Amino acid sequence: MSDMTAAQDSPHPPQRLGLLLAWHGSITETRMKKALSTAGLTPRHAMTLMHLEDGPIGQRALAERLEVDPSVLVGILNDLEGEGLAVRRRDPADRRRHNVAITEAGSSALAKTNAALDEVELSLFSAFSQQDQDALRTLLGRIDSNAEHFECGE
Amino acid sequence: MSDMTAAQDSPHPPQRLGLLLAWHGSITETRMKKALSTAGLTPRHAMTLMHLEDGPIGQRALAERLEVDPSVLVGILNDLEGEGLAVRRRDPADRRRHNVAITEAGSSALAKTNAALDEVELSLFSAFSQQDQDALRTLLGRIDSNAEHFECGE
DNA sequence: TATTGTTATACTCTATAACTATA
DNA sequence: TATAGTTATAGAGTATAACAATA
Repeated sequence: MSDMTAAQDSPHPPQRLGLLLAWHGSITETRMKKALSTAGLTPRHAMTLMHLEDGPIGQRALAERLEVDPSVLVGILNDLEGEGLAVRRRDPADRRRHNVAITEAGSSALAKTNAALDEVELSLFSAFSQQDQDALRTLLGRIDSNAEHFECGE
Repeated sequence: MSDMTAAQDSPHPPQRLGLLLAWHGSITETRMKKALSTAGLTPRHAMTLMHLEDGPIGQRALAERLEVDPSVLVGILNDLEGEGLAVRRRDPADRRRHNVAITEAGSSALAKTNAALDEVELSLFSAFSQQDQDALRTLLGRIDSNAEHFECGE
């Protein structure tokens, strides 16, 4: 179960606006994941490749951007490197550092996944006019501005 | 990492509308979870109590509503029963069945969690007028109607 | 034989800390 | 000593199947 947002296929969306948002977010995420796996990548691998598109980067910094532990990134990169989608190169300036770069094969794999994501979004928001999309984006953005209030917690 | 929606605290929301939706949904879910845990319950236990409010129910049916495996529900109910928030009673009509019911302590625990959820939603959507809330609800509902197209997948 | 609840097992994820090699 | 990357280990969560009691 996806915890608070269970029952994705059930016809019973939650009533609370917050849970409703989490629910639709979870459904969307699931759909996007499926699209990626169809394109041959896990979400993690895809997100990693996306970040690599900005240019070579050390594993530490990459792990921070992806919000994964460096030890987790090792496994992701092993996979990507094994499939020839990314490469690790020792940084001559600091031989401790591995600079990670996307390969041509990686770029073309990424292009495929982007196409798959486009398709999903097109379908998810097919009932949306451009105005609707903008409206949703704006509303979501207003939630975000509130996010700051909650850093502490437990 | 929450997979596709990593970096919740980072100031870098994704650009794609689909990923943006998943991202905000994930943030919201995280906040709601925190509120629940502050109220002393895990999301699972809280959701279970919420379903129990509709009246006693067999574990099979309850597991279906929660979209968890019956074997998982066993653990949840063991916890809830241990804390006196729910009880299992053999159904005299069919002695295989356990009818699960919420206790008074469970109801009051649930009331606390609902108050906590109210507070989070109030904060998350504090910049929202009633119209905005309705607009968001409507937009989200339009996504849902599209969901059917995607049952197959992989 | 089918069904309800339970237990057991294996598999994935995640979080933590120890380890190496460089600095 | 501190840092970059790696490895190892333990914990939570999930999925699956086997199981006992009852129908």
